[in-house]
Amino acid sequence: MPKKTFFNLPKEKRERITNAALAIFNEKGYDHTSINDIVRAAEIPRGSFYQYFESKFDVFFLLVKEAQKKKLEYLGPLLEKRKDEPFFDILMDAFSLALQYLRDYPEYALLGRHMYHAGAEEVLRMVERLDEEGVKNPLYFLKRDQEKGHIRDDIDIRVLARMIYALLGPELLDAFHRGASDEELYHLAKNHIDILKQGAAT
Amino acid sequence: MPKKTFFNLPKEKRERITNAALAIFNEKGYDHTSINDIVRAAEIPRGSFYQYFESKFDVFFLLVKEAQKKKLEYLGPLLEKRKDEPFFDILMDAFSLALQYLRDYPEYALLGRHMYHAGAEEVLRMVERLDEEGVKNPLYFLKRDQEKGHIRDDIDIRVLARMIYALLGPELLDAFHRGASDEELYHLAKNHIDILKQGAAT
Amino acid sequence: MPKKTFFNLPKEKRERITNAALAIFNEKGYDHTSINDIVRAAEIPRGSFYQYFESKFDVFFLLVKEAQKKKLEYLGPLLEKRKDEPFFDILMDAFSLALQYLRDYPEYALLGRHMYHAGAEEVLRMVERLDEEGVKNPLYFLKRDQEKGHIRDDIDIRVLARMIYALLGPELLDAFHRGASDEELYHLAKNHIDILKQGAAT
Amino acid sequence: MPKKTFFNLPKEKRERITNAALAIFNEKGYDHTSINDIVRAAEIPRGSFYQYFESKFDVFFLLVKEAQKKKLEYLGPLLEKRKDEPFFDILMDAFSLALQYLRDYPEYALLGRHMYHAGAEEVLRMVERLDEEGVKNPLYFLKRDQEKGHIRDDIDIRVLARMIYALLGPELLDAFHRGASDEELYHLAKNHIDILKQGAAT
DNA sequence: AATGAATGAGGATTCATTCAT
DNA sequence: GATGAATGAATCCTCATTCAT
Repeated sequence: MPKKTFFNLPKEKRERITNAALAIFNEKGYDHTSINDIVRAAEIPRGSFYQYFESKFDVFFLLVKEAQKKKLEYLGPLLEKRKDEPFFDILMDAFSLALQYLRDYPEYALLGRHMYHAGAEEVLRMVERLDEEGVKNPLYFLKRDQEKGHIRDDIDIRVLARMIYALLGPELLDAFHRGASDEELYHLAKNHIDILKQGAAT
Repeated sequence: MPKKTFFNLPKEKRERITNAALAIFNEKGYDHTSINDIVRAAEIPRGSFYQYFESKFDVFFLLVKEAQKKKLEYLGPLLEKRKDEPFFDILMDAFSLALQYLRDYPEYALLGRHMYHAGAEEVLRMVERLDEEGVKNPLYFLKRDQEKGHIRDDIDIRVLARMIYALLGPELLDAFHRGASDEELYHLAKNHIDILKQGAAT
Repeated sequence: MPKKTFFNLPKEKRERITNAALAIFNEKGYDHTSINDIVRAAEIPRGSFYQYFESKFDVFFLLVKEAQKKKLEYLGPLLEKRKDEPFFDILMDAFSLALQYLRDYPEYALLGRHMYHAGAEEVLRMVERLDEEGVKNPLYFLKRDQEKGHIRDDIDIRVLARMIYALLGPELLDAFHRGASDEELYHLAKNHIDILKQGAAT
Repeated sequence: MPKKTFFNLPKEKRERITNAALAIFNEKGYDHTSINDIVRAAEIPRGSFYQYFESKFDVFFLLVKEAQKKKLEYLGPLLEKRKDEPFFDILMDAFSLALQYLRDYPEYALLGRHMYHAGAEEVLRMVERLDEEGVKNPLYFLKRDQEKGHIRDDIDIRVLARMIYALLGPELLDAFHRGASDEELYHLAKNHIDILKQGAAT
């Protein structure tokens, strides 16, 4: 967690710093960004960094949290409004919103990718935790659907949840990063969901 | 590619070096392994490293190639022998062999994981290329199966191929690394394959 | 000397600060204690420190003075009451009281040790001055004793005074710090004094 | 211990480095000498330092060892030649030689003083060990003397040994450093020894 | 008087690579 | 081809002190 000092800063300066950090992380990736890089980009003195943050990870984590919060602003309302429908029925719209989020905040998309491709211990641990949490949501809906009989009884929904999470998370991020068009992305999603739902066999 | 001097080395020394490099990469991860670490572990003089290799990546790539070759020794015969059966029918056995490979060469399992979690540009590029190639094999079989009518016509088999690749590759690696038991891993595979084949919906 | 603002502080706060400083000096030693450490321990704002004190040494010196004053409360009365006896006759009791002082205020014992093992110029100078002063007291008594004929005429009492001071000061501190038992300490003192008085030769 | 690299250096360069380190330690004291100071004084690149030494202490220890060895060259022969005489009889000559050593190598005298006044943990531990060892020699002689009846039976010779060690070591160093003349130093020694032998009381 | 953010110099250490032997 | 010393830029982090509020 950033130190109190950081949150005491005027909002403007705080944003200048986070924006600079975001830019530099996206340019170099987590592992290859040095604190020096950050202070240079944010135009703050070296010493100030340590007055604001505990470590490089501290800043990174802050950014990831912000990205998450923003993503929830897109997906949250949908999940709330259509919480009673079978999960498969809202999946496509969820994907659509997730994509919209990435289009609106491409810098967070890049950050997410860097997060998934960082080598540092602390980031690996964070990702593990994030993934675990990220699976919970689909899992919640799937459990209900299985009880309602929409999902086969002999399926372990945890496995299914992971497959769905992969689509909405890393898979989408990767494809987005490869520069796929909306059309291609929707194609990917449609097929992915279709397979999960109906299976690929004839 | 390692330089010719490396391949001129007596096999014994060559292996001492690769084994040491493998050990140190697995201990520290790609990004946090320095050339210093490698020469120290391999007990070769500092200068020799540059006479054998172009860079750190050069060694890493060599190891990944060896891991790949070894993996093929497990999976190749199966794919050859049962090349005429529907792909879904041999998937479970393929998973089983992939798992056996990991159990026999856990150091390669770890290396694979480190490969997927490295931050360095050059490794990211390599992974991208490896993934692309890795998808080709299932794709080949799936294409044939689709033509034979075993796979729905309206499915984009490239999407399906990626989903299969994910199971046999990163997904398996992660679960293995989390310390999952054989039982758990088979459970994961069975469900994963079942969903891909029949779908999860009732 | 601490600034006047420090002495204007409510006694309670003043003590909170000195106690915190004492604790942190004892934990880290003079040289390795930073002003940062002190303000953190004392929970006072960074800027306040400079309103109270001139420097790190300023606080340290204050503590040493307090320790000295406290020590005098133990030894003073004895020296006063038995000021007419030969010094050798009260030495053992002086040692005993000095030891009692250390047992009662072990934090000052530790401080003393840190004082003797600091590398900073300013502390070295202080120690030199303190030692000089510390020798004066025994010297006063020894001079009188020599005049009275209790001490050999051909002895330079300044040398003897230093040897006595060493016992009651650094030597005691060191042994105390090594965790010597009362028994061991008394044994040390008895022998030390005996030698100074009668000599070790047969 | 310095690394092999250091001992592979041409003697000339090795000495340039140790001499520079000795000079800078003597100028600033152990605690306040930075590795930067050393490399600047020795005119070696920053990186080289770490190729030669493990740490600042590594260099310091090397110097202390050299000083010790040199001291032994002065005292060793005496202790050997007159090993059968009562220890008190050779003490004055030992002091004389120790003094000669300091006069010949004043830079080691200063180093010794800095050693006794360093605050760093690692130096404190070293000093403790050195003191312990340093007491062993007199102890050996005193034990023999006590058995022969030259020393009172009721004296703990360990205490006496420490008192003698103090004279030849820290006490001498301090007085030397205060700039005492030969005359004053001999006076100090004569009195010190006299007291230890015959006692100060009439 | 109280506060705590600002600052950049300076600390230790590691690094990849070159080069002379 | 083998060796390992040389190098200095770059890493992270702490520091004492000032100053505006």
